[in-house]
Amino acid sequence: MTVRALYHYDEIGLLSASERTPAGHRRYTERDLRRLYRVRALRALGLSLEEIAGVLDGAADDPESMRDLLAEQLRRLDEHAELIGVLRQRIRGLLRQAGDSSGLDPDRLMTTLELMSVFETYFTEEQRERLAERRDALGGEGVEAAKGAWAGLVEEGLRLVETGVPAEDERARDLVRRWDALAGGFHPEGPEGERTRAAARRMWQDNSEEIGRSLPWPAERMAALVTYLERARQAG
Amino acid sequence: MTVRALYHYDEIGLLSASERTPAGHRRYTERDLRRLYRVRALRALGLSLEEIAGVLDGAADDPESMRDLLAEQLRRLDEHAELIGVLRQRIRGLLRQAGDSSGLDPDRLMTTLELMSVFETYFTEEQRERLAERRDALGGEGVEAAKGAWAGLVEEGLRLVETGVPAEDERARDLVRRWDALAGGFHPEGPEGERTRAAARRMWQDNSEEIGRSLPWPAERMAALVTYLERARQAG
DNA sequence: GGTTGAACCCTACGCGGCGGGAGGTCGTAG
DNA sequence: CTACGACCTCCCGCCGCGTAGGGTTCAACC
Repeated sequence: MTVRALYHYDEIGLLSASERTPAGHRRYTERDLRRLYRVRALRALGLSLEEIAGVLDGAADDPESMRDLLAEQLRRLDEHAELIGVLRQRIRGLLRQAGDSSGLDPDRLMTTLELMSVFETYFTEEQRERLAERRDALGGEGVEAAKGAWAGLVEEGLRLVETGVPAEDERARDLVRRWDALAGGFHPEGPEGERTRAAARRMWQDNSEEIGRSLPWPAERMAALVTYLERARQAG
Repeated sequence: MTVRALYHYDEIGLLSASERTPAGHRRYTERDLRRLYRVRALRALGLSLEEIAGVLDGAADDPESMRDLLAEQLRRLDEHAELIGVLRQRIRGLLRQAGDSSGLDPDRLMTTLELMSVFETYFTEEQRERLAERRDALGGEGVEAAKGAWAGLVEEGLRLVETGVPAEDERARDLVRRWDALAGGFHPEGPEGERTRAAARRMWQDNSEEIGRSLPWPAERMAALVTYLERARQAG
């Protein structure tokens, strides 16, 4: 604990010494000290200074506020922990990819990174939520078939992009539909639809690994494809 | 992704459009875009912009830097996750205390908070490490005895403080020794020493609950005692 | 040609929680 | 009297942008 923090608490009105010496030096009374202990303890639990001020000044009026704040903080910590878990998964996937096949391949790692970014912006928030919901309901047998489906679809799409088929073409619309299905969108029911959705779930689940392995196309071509699909989608 | 972020990347030299129109508008080339994808992906993994700049500009020279950075980031995330786990434990303990005994008692909660702060500063880093090491080697039978030991010791210490015994007194030195033993310091061997150390470990383990239950003394008196012990310790 | 609205530009201030430094005053000991 | 530390106020800095303000440019329409 440094004096600078005390000055700061004074500045924002959270805790100021209730007395001063004639020379202007701060004199913290016993009550100030008790308040300081509370502030420090709540800070150590991760609360913001504003929240601390709120609960310390309003605790007399509303004895539940303290518990509410702690519960809220617990919720935030849970959320935060989950996010960290996801990040750890992704990084571990990347490190596995970097470590296994004949030493590390920075270009491939970079391509994976670019694809992560492209896919992150391509999938809508809603789609990702749906994928997360049903994530666990999936076995591992459809994965190879899924890779094949993705690969075929992307190859076909890239051919369309390069031969310059306009986005209003019927083949483009069909491609969009199948792409959406793989991406977890609204596909007609039936076994094939389920298989493709499952593939998309699995693929998103640990996306870095799967995207890196199963989609070895240059990122700029992928970006072009995504742009093309977006235009085709808007064209109906 | 907003334009403001792009301006920012430009400002700090992380990513700038390599062309401009005659009117001054930024023109991002395909290569710029690929670099942007990489930046975004690495940001999403939690790396700082400075680190990203380092690895993107030095990746050609040193192909291992990328992997090192990811490994480093994984380590940091692990650390962070552990810290969050500790905080969650503490808050859960506080909420349990607030919820069980006949509704919540904000004063008691506050007292617990103050004590947490006092103890946090009182225990040295070394002591806490030692406690963490042997934390799991403890059963649950010594807890009640431990509470009694703490209670008796603190009562005795508070009496000494209030009757004004000087810190150089032999009784004060004895108190410091026993206090240190409870706090995980160096106590003479034997069954009693082990029991007191075990009590200290258990007490620190979920400190909020135990401190709140077993030490129902006002925080300012505890603070006075801690100060007194500190002086006695320094007096040898 | 004029006008309009969207898109782009630059500049500057703001956040949270202090760290760190400059430059001055106060307290105490030799 | 001097020295040294502790304390004071004021101000700039960090990170990763968000937000606001005021000025240009672009494409389209009248």
